[in-house]
Amino acid sequence: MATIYEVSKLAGVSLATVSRVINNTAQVREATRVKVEAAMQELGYRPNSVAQSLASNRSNSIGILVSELSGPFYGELLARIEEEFRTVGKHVIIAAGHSDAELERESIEFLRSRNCDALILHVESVSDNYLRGLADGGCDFVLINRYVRAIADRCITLDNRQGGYLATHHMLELGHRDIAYVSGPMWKNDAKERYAGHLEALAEFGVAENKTLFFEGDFQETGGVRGLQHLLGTDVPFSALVCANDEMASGAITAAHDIPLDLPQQLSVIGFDNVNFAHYTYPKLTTVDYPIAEIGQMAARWVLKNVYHQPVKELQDVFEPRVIERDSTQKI
Amino acid sequence: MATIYEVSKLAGVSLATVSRVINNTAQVREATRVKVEAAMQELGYRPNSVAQSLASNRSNSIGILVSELSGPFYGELLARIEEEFRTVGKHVIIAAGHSDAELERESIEFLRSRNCDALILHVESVSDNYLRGLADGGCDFVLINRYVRAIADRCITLDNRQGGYLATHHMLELGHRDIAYVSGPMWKNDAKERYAGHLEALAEFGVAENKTLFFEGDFQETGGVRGLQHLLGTDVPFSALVCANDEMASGAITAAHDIPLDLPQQLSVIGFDNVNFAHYTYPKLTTVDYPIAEIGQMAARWVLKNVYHQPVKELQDVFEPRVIERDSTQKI
DNA sequence: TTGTATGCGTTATCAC
DNA sequence: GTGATAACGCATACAA
Repeated sequence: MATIYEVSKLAGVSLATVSRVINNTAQVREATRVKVEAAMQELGYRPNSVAQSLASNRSNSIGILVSELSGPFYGELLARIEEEFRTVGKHVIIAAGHSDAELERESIEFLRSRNCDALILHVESVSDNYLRGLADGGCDFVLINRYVRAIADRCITLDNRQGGYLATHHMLELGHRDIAYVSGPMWKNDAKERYAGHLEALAEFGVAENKTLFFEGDFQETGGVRGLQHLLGTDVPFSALVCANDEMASGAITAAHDIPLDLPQQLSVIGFDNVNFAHYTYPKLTTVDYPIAEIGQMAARWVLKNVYHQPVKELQDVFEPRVIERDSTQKI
Repeated sequence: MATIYEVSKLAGVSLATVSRVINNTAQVREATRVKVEAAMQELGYRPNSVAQSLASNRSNSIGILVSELSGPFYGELLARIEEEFRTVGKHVIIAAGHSDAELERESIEFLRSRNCDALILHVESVSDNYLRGLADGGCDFVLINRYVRAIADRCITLDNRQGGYLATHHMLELGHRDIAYVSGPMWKNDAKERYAGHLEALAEFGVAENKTLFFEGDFQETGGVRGLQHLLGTDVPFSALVCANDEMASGAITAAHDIPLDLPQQLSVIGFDNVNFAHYTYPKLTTVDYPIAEIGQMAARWVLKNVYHQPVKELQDVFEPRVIERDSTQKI
């Protein structure tokens, strides 16, 4: 790779001048600019962004940390973030934290050491305190899908409690009263919140919680399968099933077909997230929309505004879920 | 962030010695190593990998370029690659090429300018010539899902033709003779190859190709929907539908339910890729397995071996597809 | 075993 | 406008 030095030699100017035309950072006489550009062209010069980064303490790259790289949820998030940055010449460095506290910390340190200008974090295991410390340490980052009071201005969240409320509320409005619930891992905040919303809806309709109709799954498909099987095994009747995410709902639907159970006649099922395979299920899954792509976009804009100081349209920090009614739920 | 210089001062040794204990690149007396480590600990020192990269011309990072960040296919690929590298302390920088030639080139240049030690490319639009030039230019990269003769030793592929053959062969063996085909964009190599395999199987069974039973889709769900609707509209009867990927198969299944058509009694459907939502469909989708995760793993190992010169288990460069029989196909 | 000195490719602060 | 020149944080020959 040609260096800036070779370009300067070929163009008969100094390093500094070449740097100026590259970065458009000062006035350069038109004639010399042309000379330099010709030289760059001829040598096929591309700036070495590592050196740029070291010298300028700016990398034009943003670190993204998500729990998983696979799965419909994170894929959409990443895609939107990348898109948003690509259009303004920034780039993303991606790492996975796998819901493991140490790995999350390590990945954050890695991204910082890569001189990322900012971080977009979707972390579940690291403590609030750690995040507060990060912020105090002068690290620019936004937090997705998590609320930490001390750094509320960098949190972009979905109202999970409200989502849980809406899901169960939907069932209640359809006339269901015996409602089973398959939760995510209760140590995860979103799982807890969604469940809280569920209870709130039940309370509002004066329905008592039946603890035997609760199953703690793993946010995976198998969790839904095991969940439905377990619930059916309790012999406590129920006409509706609320699942804390779409993967588990799909698992439950699959398990129901295997029984077989007629859906939605014998059992109404609702999911959460509205991931892109939700309409592959049969019947098509009614679910609660999680506007993950928009959240990603908003996170990107937060960075554009607060770190790169670019003018951006208004920022939104809390998103509201809503029920997407399809075919897996019906009146009792 | 503390620098190596501050560490050396605190530990009372030179820069070089600190560097040595960091990289374990030469013998250091135990006592001084301890001193240095204590100093690093105390300062919370983390090496600046940008500076490391500039100085050593090695970044311990691998650039990955895929067509899309979303979708089950690439997600699994990325996840496996990241995992494989993470365990050996390497990191990935990810970019999306969006099947656009210019964007692909740009992304490759970006990754190179980031001083990536190697690239793993899944590109569809850039020319063979360009890739050959890249290789000649001394860029270390592996090519996934594409075969370029001149650089055959860096290609890791699935035998798409064989996969297409197997899919249709499966239908033929079940007794189907009127077989419709929904293809991917024919400018894409894998779409072309899969279709070639389809024709080969037909020929083997002495079945003439019926061009009215061919539809060129877009590898997306909607392509499958439109495909089935179009094919049904031709009024040429068919009992089996071969789709060039699972997304389109899912779309076709959805469309079939809407008709409604009984699956698989009235129509057998087979997909291709075996993405993770294939068993969410109803009936569960019979498909051709594309071991994308293994291919990702192999690409990572190629890099480990050829670029980092680490000992790795044997490398495999061409993978064989196989039919995964589930519930969406049956004997006629 | 440890220290010194130089270079990696840029940016940025001075002068001119 | 333009050109020296000092950082940036680290690796690495070469000395000691």
